[in-house]
Amino acid sequence: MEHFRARCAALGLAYTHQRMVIYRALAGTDAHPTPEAVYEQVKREIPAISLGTVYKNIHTFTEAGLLREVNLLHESLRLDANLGNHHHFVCVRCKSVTDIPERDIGPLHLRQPLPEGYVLQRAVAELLGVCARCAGSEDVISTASSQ
Amino acid sequence: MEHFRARCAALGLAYTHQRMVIYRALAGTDAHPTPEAVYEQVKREIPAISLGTVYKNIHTFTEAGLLREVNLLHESLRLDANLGNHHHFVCVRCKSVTDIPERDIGPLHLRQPLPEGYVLQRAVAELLGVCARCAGSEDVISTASSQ
DNA sequence: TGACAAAAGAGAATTATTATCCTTCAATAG
DNA sequence: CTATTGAAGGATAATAATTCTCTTTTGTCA
Repeated sequence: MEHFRARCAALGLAYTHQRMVIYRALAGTDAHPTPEAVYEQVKREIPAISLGTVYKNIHTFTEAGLLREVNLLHESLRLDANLGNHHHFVCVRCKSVTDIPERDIGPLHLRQPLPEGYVLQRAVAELLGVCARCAGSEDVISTASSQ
Repeated sequence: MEHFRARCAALGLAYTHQRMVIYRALAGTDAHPTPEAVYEQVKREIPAISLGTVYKNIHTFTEAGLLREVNLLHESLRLDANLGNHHHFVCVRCKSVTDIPERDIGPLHLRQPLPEGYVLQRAVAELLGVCARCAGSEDVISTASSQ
């Protein structure tokens, strides 16, 4: 955290107070906040900050690899009428979802119990990568291995 | 599929032509479409259908258990500054995300290769259920087991 | 068949996100 | 240490996805 300035420099990003506070808000929690929640948090320290700045820096940080999106498919609801057990492969480029039969990975099972009070209903694997169509059309190998 | 009318009756839902076509569009694909894509598909057969009708029925079907959302967290972007390997527990009620250490499930590994041309970058488990806070506040057991 | 509740259609409203435009600031050279 | 310049921030408009509201139509059941 104290090295945020150095990390920015290494990534070719300008260091700004806003960026430091935004990143600190994110790195200081495991609550997987929304941009709005980050904004509320940061506003305590920088009341004049703009929501647009928060969004812009979230994108910048994500592209730089400082952050990850929990939900790659958040842009729009995606539906599945297949109620059988199966896993999903999500293409990080085109956001297509490909079914992976459960037997290809197997059912997921917990080696340790969930935290006290948690009730598990279902477990699925989410495989992230590049689908054949996107991979076929470009320099994917380098991108994939640089991740 | 031919039994859609009967399934509606069993679920206490009125059978309408719109519902049948919407459900058929969803059950007939493994492409995990968006509501918009369903709308476009259904419009070919029912040009006068309203997008609102598609949304309403998607909700109705989801509540009835005929459909599932692929992405429970689609309402808004959620961020994670923890770049280490770990899994996620998502509460279906409050949409909170709780980190699950990788060792509690283990790394996911494929028993079968992905379809030709697919490039895997990362794999995470998504556990779905009810968090302690939500479970503590209500009749969760019945809801959970009825799923 | 008739009554009533539920569903459909149309379009307004809301929410999340992105884009635009102008001002300010961080990085670097001198 | 200051001037220059391109990147970043702030304000706000625009867009996209989704939900809501209201009126009309249609299933369901007596």
